[in-house]
Order: sequence, then structure tokens, then C-alpha cells
Amino acid sequence: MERLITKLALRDDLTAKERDRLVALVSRVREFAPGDEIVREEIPVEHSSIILQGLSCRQKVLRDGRRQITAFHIPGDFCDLHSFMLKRMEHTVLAMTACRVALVPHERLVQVTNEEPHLTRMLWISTLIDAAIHREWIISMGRRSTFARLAHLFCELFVRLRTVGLTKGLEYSLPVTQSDLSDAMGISLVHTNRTLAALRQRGLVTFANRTVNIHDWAALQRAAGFDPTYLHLERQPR
Amino acid sequence: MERLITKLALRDDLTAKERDRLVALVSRVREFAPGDEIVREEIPVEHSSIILQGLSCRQKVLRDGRRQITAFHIPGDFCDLHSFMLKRMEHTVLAMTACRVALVPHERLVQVTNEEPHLTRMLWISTLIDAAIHREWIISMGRRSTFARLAHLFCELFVRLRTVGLTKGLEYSLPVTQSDLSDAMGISLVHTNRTLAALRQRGLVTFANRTVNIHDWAALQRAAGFDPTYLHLERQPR
DNA sequence: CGGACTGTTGAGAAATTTCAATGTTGGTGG
DNA sequence: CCACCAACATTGAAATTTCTCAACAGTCCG
Repeated sequence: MERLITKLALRDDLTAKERDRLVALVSRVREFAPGDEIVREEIPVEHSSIILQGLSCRQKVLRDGRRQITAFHIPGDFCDLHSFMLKRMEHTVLAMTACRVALVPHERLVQVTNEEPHLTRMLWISTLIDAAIHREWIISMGRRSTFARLAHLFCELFVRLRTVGLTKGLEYSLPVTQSDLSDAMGISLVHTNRTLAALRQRGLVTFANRTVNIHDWAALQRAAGFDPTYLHLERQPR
Repeated sequence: MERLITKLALRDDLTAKERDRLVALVSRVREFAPGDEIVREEIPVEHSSIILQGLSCRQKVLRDGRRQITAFHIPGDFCDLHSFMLKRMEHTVLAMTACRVALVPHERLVQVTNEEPHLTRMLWISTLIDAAIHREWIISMGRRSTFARLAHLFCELFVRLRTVGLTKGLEYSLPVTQSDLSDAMGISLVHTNRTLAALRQRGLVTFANRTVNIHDWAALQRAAGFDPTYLHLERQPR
């Protein structure tokens, strides 16, 4: 929870009361094993989930079996806050590692949004940033080379993980397979493998042993066309 | 404004007072010519925009000149409600036709969100649906053939326009060029042209004279893998 | 009538996928 | 401790998709 609060507080101050209300949202904590579905497509839910520990992703499997990952959720992410209002989920949220997840009953969210307008706006913002990340992915998939696209993802995750204290220097853990990366980038596994090799050879970044190691942060950003503005990490009173 | 209210009311009832407050949000109405920037990237704004008439898009131009369209905004869309909280915009909103736009000062939005929690949730929902549309685009760009991708776009726009009464039968006006479609789908102009020809030849849909004509709605949906659930058009009390 | 914008077509080049084989690693049971 | 298995990563090569370049046609409008 500390991480969620840290993230929200980046954008505007939270009062002690607001922090308390956030903490009180949680009804219980659940553990998921790698591969478990945290939220299953189609099944209406009565609570939203905050990732406390572990990595999860939002994905959709098409009828022909192809899979697309639309987002990664890291600790501190309110990963399906939107299910609070859009009960029917079109996607599955999948635990990629062991995950510890805080469950927030929707009726508590209704209460909080009735009583705490400022906190409501702060939560709203976090969903708006999710949308901004989606737009950046669309740009990546549409108009960036696979090389730049992968570089951009590594940049995005680096910045997001750093905000919640999950990087060490220029290194961070990204416990996914190359196949997962492929499904996030919309390319084939073979091509992912070759593009990773190219990123490595150019001395930008290495992805090995489920760890991302950035060799040249400035060059990586340049190659990716990465501009962190869209993550809205600066203070912006609401 | 009627269209915005229609759309919101699809999901849950709005009281007369809430409708009035929505209408009272608007400070003035501006007209834009085709090609005008309704919202310019980087420039902090003090109001949000509701499209009353005309077609606009959200786009980003990369340093190398390539362009990606991330969304189309149709009449009734609160096209940059998120700027209310994320002042710095990373994208430009461009008028593709002559547009009539209602301007909503951010301070009125703060007031409304302070005083009308239910209406706030309804507005929040509309941004969540924008995000759901983004995710569907990511899926399209990542894992659907260009054929299915274009088909999917035509399905999406058909359903969205129909909700605000802007279709006639299986036909609707889509005043964009093939080049615009290319920049939305992340493919080249030539390839767009050929894919449109294929859609036409297979008897699914024709795009000509800036008009989309659906020949076989069932087959088009099937080819696109289109499932309108993500647009959340059913009633869902909040 | 001419020019600007848009749409169409052909053909070679480049990116990406698919298929298929091989290498590597880490865990497990004997 | 080791053989073996499963999952993951790597590589080569042909097939396919998509892009780029380039030319030309159609339309609208001043």
C-alpha cells in the first residue's frame, strides 16, 4: 500500500485522512501463484485489486489463440480500478510471478468517491495515466520500429519501477519470458529474440535472467524516442 | 450536448439536476476549421473540450515526421477530459473536419467533482471507456491482420456513431483520407489502399467518398473479431 | 485550364513471420 | 550425483507481409 500512496502523492499531497481511507479500502489480501488469473475475463467482479507484490499483466487471448498483452502491472498499481465502474471485464489479469494482491470491495469505493472528492480525483488520475500509457503503446506499435519499441518498453518500466523503489541503479527485475515480451510488443518470439540481441550488441540494454540491465540510459531513451512526460510524475495539485 | 448526455445516460440514469450541471459546465463554444489544432501538444490548458459537431482525432507526430493517430473523437465525446487533471498534454487533438467544440473550464469541473459524486463517476466512466478503446486498438495493432484491423475500426466507429444517431442504416460518414486511416492503423498508405480494396472485394465494407458502407454487418464483425462489449453500452447503475 | 490533393497500381526492397532444428538451464526423481 | 525432462533461448532459412519508390488517374476548385 505504501507504494500506491507514494505514487499518488507524487502528483499531489494526500492528507493523513486520505491516506487512512486508502488503507481502509482493503478488505483482504490474496496470494496468487504464477499463471493464476487475478481477474478473469467475462466474470463480473465485486472488488478491485491493488498489486502489492509481484508482476502481473493484462491480456486478451483471441479466438485463434494469439495473445496480446495490453499492460504490465507493477507493485503499487491499482490494476483494475476500472472494474469498479465497468463490471464486465474484457481482459484477464494474469499473475506472471507469485503475487500478493489487496482486494478492495466496490462498495467501499462508492463510499470513498461519495465522501472524498479530492481523493477521488487522485484515483481517477491513476486511471488516466493508465490510458496515457496505452496511447504510448499504440504509438509504439504503430510507428516505432521493433527495436525502438522494445527500447521504449524498457524505458517505461524502468521509470515506473524506479518510482516505487524497485530498481537498483540501472538494473531491474523483469520476470517475464521472451515469449511474454513478444505478446506485449505484438511481434513473433523469434523476432523478439533477435531484437533483444540487437539492443545488447548496440550496448543499450541487456535482458537476461529475467533482469533488465541498462547500459546507456541516455542512448536507450534516444533510441526509443522516450519522453517520460506521459507518465506524469511531477507534482500537479488537483 | 444532447449527445454527451445520451451517451452517459446509456450507462446509468442522470437526474435532471445532473443534466443541468453538465450543460452548465460549458463556458463557450468554439468553431475549428479542418486541420486546426483543438488542443496543442505541450501547451497546458485551462479547459476541456466536448466535441459537438465534426470529427477530430488525437495524434502524435514523432521526431522523424511519422504520425500516429491514437483515437477518433466523435460528437458527444469529452475528448480531453483528462487534461483537467493532467494539465500537460502529450498529444495534439486535431479537427479533421469543421468542428464545433464546447469548452469547459477546469475550475467548473473541480466544482462539479466536489459536489456531484455520482456525476463524477459517470464522467470517470467515459474516460475508462476511452482506455478500453485504446486497449482494443493495442490488440488490433499487435495481433490482428491489417485486414481485420481495418474491419475492426469500421465496426467500432459504426457502433459508436450509432449510439449518437450518426448512422443511416449501415452507412456512416467518415470524413478522413486513406492517409489518415493509415496513420490510425500504423500501416502505409499503399497498404491501406490495398486492404480497403480487399474489404470491398470480399463484400464486407466499402470506404469511398469519405463514407463507410457496411455490406455485411455480421461478416464484418466476424472478420474483425469484433465484440462490442468493451464499449460498455449497456445499462450499469453506478 | 492548372494545380493540389487524393486514390490506385506495379514492382523491388525490407521487415517480419514461420518452420525447424539446436543449445542452455534448472529442477526432479532415481 | 546424474540422467532426464521441460521450459526457455538461439539460430538459419524460406515464406509472407508490408514498405518504399514511382508512376499515373480522378476530382475538386480557383
